[in-house]
Amino acid sequence: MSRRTPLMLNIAPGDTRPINRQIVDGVRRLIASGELPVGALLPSVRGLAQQLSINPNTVAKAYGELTLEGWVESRAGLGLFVLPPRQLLSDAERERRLGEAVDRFTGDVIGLGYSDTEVLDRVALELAACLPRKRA
Amino acid sequence: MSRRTPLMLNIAPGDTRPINRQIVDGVRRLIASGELPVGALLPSVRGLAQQLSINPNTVAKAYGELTLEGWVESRAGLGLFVLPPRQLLSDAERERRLGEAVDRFTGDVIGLGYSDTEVLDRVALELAACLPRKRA
DNA sequence: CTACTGTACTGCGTGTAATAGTACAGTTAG
DNA sequence: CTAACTGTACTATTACACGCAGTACAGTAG
Repeated sequence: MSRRTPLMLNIAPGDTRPINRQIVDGVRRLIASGELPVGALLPSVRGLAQQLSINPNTVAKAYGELTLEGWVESRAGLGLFVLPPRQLLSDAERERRLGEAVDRFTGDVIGLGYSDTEVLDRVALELAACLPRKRA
Repeated sequence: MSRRTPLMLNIAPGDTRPINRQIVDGVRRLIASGELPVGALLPSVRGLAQQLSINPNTVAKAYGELTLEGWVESRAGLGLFVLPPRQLLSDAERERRLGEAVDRFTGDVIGLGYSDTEVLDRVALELAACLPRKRA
């Protein structure tokens, strides 16, 4: 168990998000989708940095955020391991973030000329791969 | 017609987005929802700046972006007027932006502990106020 | 021992956001 | 005409985030 795999992650140069956030989002999605199961070992800071041709500090920053958010756990000298899912956010904070995400999303989509059903279908398709069908 | 109204807009200090983008998104939503009808006159640069207690340059920057995006039109010495909706983006660009928005949204929502239906319902509710029911 | 792990620093360069101040051309009310 | 408004275009400054580079340290494994 917990062999170190190359980790399917790529950094898009055209992406508007900073690199460290692309890593955080990418790893978060891999964990949520089960591609990185509980107990899995993440690539090393320096290894992933070399794989992506970026600075190790950038990876370390992303890893630090993932640790703070409770997605992974650091074991000294060994590496980062995927933790079982938990919830360290208050209900109010969760609600606030959902509202903000929805708000931002609608703002981004408005004016693109798509109908509401077109947008919803697209979102549903994307969510199906990452979220539980009914309730966690 | 086109009397200058105070414009229901508020800048959230907790919002992660920069102020100028909050303005752009806010005005864009007001136009899309019909709250700012075609031909309406936007608040003046200095007026809105004072109303929001921010720098006029910040408002001017937001207004400039709205003009470039084709939402409003500048009439010299008069102000900014809401234009009828049009589409100056290529299909490929529209698709790219939709994909990016969906991608970012799912990334933001993952890990909040909501089910896919909960998220979809919330998105549908928000879109209903701003987007056409079926097709533009 | 050596080679790896994450983490914590400092420093540097770049880019963006927001502020402040000034200036200019066009419009309108008086 | 003047005065007061409109958007727009600059310069300059401050602050902060991002990314890169280099170094250092404690823990773990072979």
